[in-house]
Amino acid sequence: MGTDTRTQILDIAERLLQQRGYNAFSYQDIADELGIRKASLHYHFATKAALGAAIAVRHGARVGAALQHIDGLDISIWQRLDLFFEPFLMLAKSCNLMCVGGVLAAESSTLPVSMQTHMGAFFTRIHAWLTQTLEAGRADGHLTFDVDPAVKANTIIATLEGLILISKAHSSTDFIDPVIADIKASLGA
Amino acid sequence: MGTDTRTQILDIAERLLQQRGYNAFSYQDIADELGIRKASLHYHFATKAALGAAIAVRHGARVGAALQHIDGLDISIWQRLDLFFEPFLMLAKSCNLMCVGGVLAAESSTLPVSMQTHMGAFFTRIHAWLTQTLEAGRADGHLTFDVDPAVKANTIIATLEGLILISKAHSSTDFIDPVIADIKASLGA
DNA sequence: GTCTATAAGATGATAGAC
DNA sequence: GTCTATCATCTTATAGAC
Repeated sequence: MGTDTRTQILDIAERLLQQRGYNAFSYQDIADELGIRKASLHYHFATKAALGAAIAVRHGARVGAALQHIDGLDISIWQRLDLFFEPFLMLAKSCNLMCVGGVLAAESSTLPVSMQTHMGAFFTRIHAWLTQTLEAGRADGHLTFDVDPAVKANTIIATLEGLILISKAHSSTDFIDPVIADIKASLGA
Repeated sequence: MGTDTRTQILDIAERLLQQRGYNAFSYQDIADELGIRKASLHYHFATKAALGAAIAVRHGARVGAALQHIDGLDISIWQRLDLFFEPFLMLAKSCNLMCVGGVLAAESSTLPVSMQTHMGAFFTRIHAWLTQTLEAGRADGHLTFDVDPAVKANTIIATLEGLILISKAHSSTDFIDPVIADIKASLGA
């Protein structure tokens, strides 16, 4: 693979972040997995805070691109929502990975300020996108719900984040699809 | 105050757990706050894993007692649900405290096995209680919803846990009450 | 029950050779 | 870019005096 070391470090660190949280992985863990010494990591990311911020930035950019991509597709509102739900579903069904945004929110008070800032921007962005998508879906008659679209967006994001969280507490994953169906039903499915 | 040291340690540790997570507080933090040396803490809790398990056990017992207490009251189903929602709402509005169950779920993979076990039992218990409460409410005609009560219970618990999570990402708490209203609307309010 | 003292290991981080 | 070597600090935990 021609992937550069910096990207490999980001990939490993991001996965460790999702598996354990920011406070429970170390440079040593990354070094072991990558097969280099931990001191070498500091050449690519001077501090752990810088590495954490880089993960948050990249994740934010990816999510932004994914939302833009959905906007560019000529598909139904329900397909749009399915594409939005998909990554949350995958994480919930994995049972051992947190959402990057969710884990940063959970550990928020212990994180470097720059990570907190990126985390806040991340949630602001997906909330804005979902609000606007729900609003458009209702305006053209495909969705039916009574509350403010901004409120419904918060309800849905909370439910998706919580779903990932409680998937770690349940031994089965059977409950996940029905909850998604329940969310869709609240939109008139 | 006549509170014994063991209880004081549990109280401080529980709050630190909610503020920072299990991996981001230390015996030193507790010792500083309590005004004794950290070595003394080991007299009360030999290991951090034992302390963590004790927090989980006490929390489970408290939640169990609270649910039993609600069951013993002669109140409406809506009042019952409000009492159930209340602690989640308080945590969400605090913006800097996680739910004990939620933080254990988020950090699950990094926790001592005994803590994982108690966390699982905790969620099983509140899910069973909410399922049964929703079922009874629908049977006597006060609640109206179409899905399996066990599914609706999962949707609600996920939404409440997610609400606490995303409250750390938003700068305002105004969105919380509307989401709760949205949950109630899904039950026929 | 709490103290002092100490251990053994991990952590993020730096200096300087190659 | 990666290495060895080292650092100061923090972590959980133990031994033994009071």
